[in-house]
Amino acid sequence: MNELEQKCIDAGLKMTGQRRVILEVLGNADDHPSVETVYLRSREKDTSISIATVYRTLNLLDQMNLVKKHDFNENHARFEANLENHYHFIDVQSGEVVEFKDEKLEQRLRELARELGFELVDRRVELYGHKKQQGTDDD
Amino acid sequence: MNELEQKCIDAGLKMTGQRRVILEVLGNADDHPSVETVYLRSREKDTSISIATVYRTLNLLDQMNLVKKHDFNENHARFEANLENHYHFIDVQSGEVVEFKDEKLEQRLRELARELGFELVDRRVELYGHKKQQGTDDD
DNA sequence: CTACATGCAAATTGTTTGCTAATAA
DNA sequence: TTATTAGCAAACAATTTGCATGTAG
Repeated sequence: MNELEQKCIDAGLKMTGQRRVILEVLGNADDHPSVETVYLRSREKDTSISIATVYRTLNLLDQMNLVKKHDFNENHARFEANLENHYHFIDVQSGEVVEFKDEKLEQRLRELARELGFELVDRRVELYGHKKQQGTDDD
Repeated sequence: MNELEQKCIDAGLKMTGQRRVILEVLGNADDHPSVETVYLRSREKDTSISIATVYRTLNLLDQMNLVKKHDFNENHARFEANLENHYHFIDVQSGEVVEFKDEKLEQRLRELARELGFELVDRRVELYGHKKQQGTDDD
């Protein structure tokens, strides 16, 4: 059983077959799948899953802060189970999303929040651009 | 004639009455109006404007990089004519959006882009939180 | 004149929800 | 046993589009 599943059980959620599959898909993903993608990947393991359940589950997990919902300027949301603070480079040509962390940046953001008298509950840093050298592309 | 209007003419767009009104609304806005809001403000000056035209015009301006389209985790887009690099604090309680600039932050972002071999075409920094002290709220 | 822009209503897309049946605890 | 969850299809909300008409250049 993966980490997410344990957290859901701890939170008192009923562990249905569908949820188990969705949580496994999320736990295994190293990208930022859309609802549609989570749905398709889940279907490969259990054909009975409906997209309504995927929506409900992802929204539930997002509210519980067990996954993070993203909007990379597309017309659909994306999700990821990586909860550590990190940021994203989005290649505007290939759609590739690259994660990165940076302590200096993180520190400056906290500083700015303090200066402006804000209690920080979330942050979002996205850099859009394209690779300077030639490179492979995938997400 | 405002700056936006001039830029549109320079770009070879036909300057219709509807566009003139929409551009004026955008030029005067010091907030981040949604399509609906731009539509309503425009209607006050010209009842004949349809929301389809507002959508088409805003999308066009966005593509031409004359306005910036935002998504502050709501269910609709927002727009602003302020093209200078700046960032946003979003008060998750009141919905208030506060703009800020920061050279240190800007510099760090450029550095990171360079380190990762990215040509930067756009950036997005949003801090979500709430005011620590009591304050007024509006957008 | 003519290519571009508008209004209207219908279509699309991503997402949510009401309802009944199924099921985890 | 019973509150929670799932599936299905209908409902929604934001946005886009086809088409006939209008108009800036």
